[in-house]
Amino acid sequence: MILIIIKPLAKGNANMSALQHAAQIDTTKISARSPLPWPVIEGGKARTEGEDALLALQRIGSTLRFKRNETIFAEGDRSGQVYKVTSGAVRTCRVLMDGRRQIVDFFLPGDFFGLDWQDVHSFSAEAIADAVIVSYPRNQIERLGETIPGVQKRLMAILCKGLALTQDHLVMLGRQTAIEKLAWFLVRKAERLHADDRPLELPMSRLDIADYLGLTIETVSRGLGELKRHRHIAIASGHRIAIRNIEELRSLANGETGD
Amino acid sequence: MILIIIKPLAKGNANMSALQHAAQIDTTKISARSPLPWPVIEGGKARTEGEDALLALQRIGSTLRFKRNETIFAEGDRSGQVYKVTSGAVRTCRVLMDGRRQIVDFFLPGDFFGLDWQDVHSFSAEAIADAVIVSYPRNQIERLGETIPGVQKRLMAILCKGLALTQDHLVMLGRQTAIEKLAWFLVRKAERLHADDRPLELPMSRLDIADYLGLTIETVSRGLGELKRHRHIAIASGHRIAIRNIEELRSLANGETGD
DNA sequence: CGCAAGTTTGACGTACATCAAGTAGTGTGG
DNA sequence: CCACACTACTTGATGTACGTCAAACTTGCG
Repeated sequence: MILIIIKPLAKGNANMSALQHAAQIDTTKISARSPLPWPVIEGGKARTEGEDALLALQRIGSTLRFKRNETIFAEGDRSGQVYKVTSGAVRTCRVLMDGRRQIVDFFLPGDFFGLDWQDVHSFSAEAIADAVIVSYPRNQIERLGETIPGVQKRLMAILCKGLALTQDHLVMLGRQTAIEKLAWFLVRKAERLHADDRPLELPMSRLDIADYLGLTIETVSRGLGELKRHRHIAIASGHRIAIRNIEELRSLANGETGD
Repeated sequence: MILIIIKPLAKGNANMSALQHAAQIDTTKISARSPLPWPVIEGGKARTEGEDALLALQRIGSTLRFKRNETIFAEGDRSGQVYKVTSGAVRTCRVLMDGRRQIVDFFLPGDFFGLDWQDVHSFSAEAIADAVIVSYPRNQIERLGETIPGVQKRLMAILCKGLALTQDHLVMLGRQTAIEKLAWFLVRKAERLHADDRPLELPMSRLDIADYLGLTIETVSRGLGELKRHRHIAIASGHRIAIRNIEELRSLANGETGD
């Protein structure tokens, strides 16, 4: 049985994790393991293509397990694999000599990463929480792209989406205030994780959030406190944050200075 | 006659402009118009592919002219074209409601832009200086990708390069100081424009630089003054800046706090 | 339960923004 | 060729958002 996952297109700042579209060419365990709220439909026009791709992918993928904070690949490593998160969470980041760190992206179950297509990784990837990762040799993926119609195009789409998301990240880092950055982060995560109003389960620490937003832990903590005081969010406990007023957050995230 | 341009791979922070690799499938006017210092070789393995692609590209491209500060496309416009800078310079940026602006990238002669492959542009593109631009309908490019072997792969490479560069930009914006940002900018431009020690011709204004680096004009001006005082650069006049000590700049740019 | 790691809160410092002149380029018309 | 205006850039004085340092509090795991 083939399942095709289609993510509803978010208006404005799309939140779709960089490589997520790729979920369209696998999908077996996703619905079983991860809390994905996107509509899941069966078969359809892409059935045959999808089936071929799925079978081929299953054949070439190998499963890996990583513990919290374990490195999946390091900056400078020769890159030849594409990875997909099955469970847990992953961050990609770069660290400067004096310890300053910038997190480039977070990846949750269903997301692909390591699609750099460069000969050497310019970032490292680490498990945020204990994670199960499937890796696919790049040349095999390439071969798949040459033999199975549509795969190439799909890869392009994934990359373009990733580029667009990274550009959003850029604007946020360059021109938004601490509170706006936090609102942006929460909105992005809320749209990625679910549409309803249960608390978000954020696997990453305050430090991870800070290094993603170009802030410090203290500023993140104070900012979350501020948003909580204004009743835009509720902090259930540590990593569980509930969105109470997503529209207000959204307008903050879009720089509408809606103090 | 077919010319293949090969850019020497920069170590560490690559400087290749996002879409520059695409120069490999055109090239006619580049050597005549722009000061490209990269080795230019003829023919080679890709000759036939390149020739096909070149001819096809020439057939589908149309030339446009823009004056300084004129808009090429705006955020929200339906996107269906891919563009290449022939002469002049282009910036892509996003502006928040209250006027804050983030420049995402600069494009110089030979660079491609607008390869978003999304249905709507999430950024606007404007001419920094009077510019001549060639535009290609995207569906034609896509068709080219389907019929001519290697084009698809080339497009992928361009996108990946663009993604990597945007990620570099991200780290800089999130974690570097004003001086480091300026050093990073100068190094990137120096590597893009030429290897020798003539002054850089920077078409963009201080405001453009500020909005690219997430700073203000005043900070950019003070930073350049500082670098000049330390003899790392010399400011010939406004837009002409000479690099005097690129190694020092490079170590600043890499966050080695070499003050 | 107890400890270590993670998070919050407070007091204070600073890098960069903001506000405000002043100066140097650049183009236009006499 | 110079006077004029206009825009771009530089420089200085001051403000502030966020970083830094430090201590208390909370959380979660053995």
